[in-house]
Amino acid sequence: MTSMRAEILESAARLFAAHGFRGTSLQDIASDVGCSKASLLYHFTSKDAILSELFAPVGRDLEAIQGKLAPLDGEQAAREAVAGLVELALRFRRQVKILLVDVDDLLCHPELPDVDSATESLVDALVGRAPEQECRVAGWMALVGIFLTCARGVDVSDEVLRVELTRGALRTLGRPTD
Amino acid sequence: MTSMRAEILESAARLFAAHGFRGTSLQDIASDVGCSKASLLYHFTSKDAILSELFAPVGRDLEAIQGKLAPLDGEQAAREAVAGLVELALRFRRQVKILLVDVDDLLCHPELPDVDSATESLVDALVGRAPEQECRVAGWMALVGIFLTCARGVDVSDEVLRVELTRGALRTLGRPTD
DNA sequence: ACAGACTCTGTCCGATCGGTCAGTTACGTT
DNA sequence: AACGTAACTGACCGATCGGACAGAGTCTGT
Repeated sequence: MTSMRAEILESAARLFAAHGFRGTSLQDIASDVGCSKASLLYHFTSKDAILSELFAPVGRDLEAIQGKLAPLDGEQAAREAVAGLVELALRFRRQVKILLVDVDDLLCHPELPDVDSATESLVDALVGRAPEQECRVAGWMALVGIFLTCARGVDVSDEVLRVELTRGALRTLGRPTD
Repeated sequence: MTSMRAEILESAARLFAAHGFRGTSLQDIASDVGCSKASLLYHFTSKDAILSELFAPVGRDLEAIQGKLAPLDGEQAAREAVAGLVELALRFRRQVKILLVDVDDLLCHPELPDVDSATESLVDALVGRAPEQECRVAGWMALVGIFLTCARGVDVSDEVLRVELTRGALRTLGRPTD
């Protein structure tokens, strides 16, 4: 018998990925787990806390990747970042899927600064601190190019994951600025 | 003085793009327009109807693009689709931004079959009716490759749009299948 | 047997959601 | 001035949301 917390996280992960954070209610999770809604709030202080916990390992790894990029130049940093992100993605398949699937929710959800700021810092580390959005987009486009190149010849499930990952990167910067 | 319907659509478009469909309440739109919430529902039968109307022209164009692809082979169809999608994107910047920003909402929102089915058909036309998700992903990956190639040498704002568009394509297929 | 901690739930709460409706205002026509 | 219609609104509705809380059930050490 697995622990209750783990079951909740597993159900929440699946439901968040399928319907988004906003589109998943506590009752949905409770029904999926097979317990009461109140039980969720016994194990986790809030709905946000469930999401936070799902993202925690991803956030830590993003920070670790970012740390490695500091001394590198642009192109090299991009390649290193791709390698790191792919490794991260393969290690935390489900969490990363949520991370990317749920970017819309996250962006409307500033209460999760750990992952958000980590991603932000990663972008800065990759393309520099140039304030212009254009520069950052160009940097990400280059990254995505490398990313797509690396993706060839990989088994399909990994490729799907890479698509998701690429999408997340694009998503972060494609967002309208107004 | 512009018409009330146009003002509502404009506000809704901006807010949907910024916060998503789910993240935007009727009261939010009403406040932005400067009228009452009830007034929105006088001009539109429902919140969904506002979204539907925003998507209507995009849906029609997607169908038109799809129609052109039928007699073409894979590679040629992909190039044609990219051209069509870019043209579409540039013509309906705002609507397309919403389309792409809001894909998460749409996928949890089967009440908008016109756009959804049009996109679906477009995918089928591009990569064939192969039932395997892998095949479709591979097709889209190829499309994205062409897409990124085409995107070089374009002014930045257009490029941002292309990033958004690419993201939407990736998004559609990257979605987990469970 | 008892106490205390842990786990879980039924029930309630205030807030907010999309949507309805009766009624008021504004305005062109006669 | 009187009327009809379109535009608009305040008040309200049922449903659902995240969350609070007291209490019941279960387990373990003494």
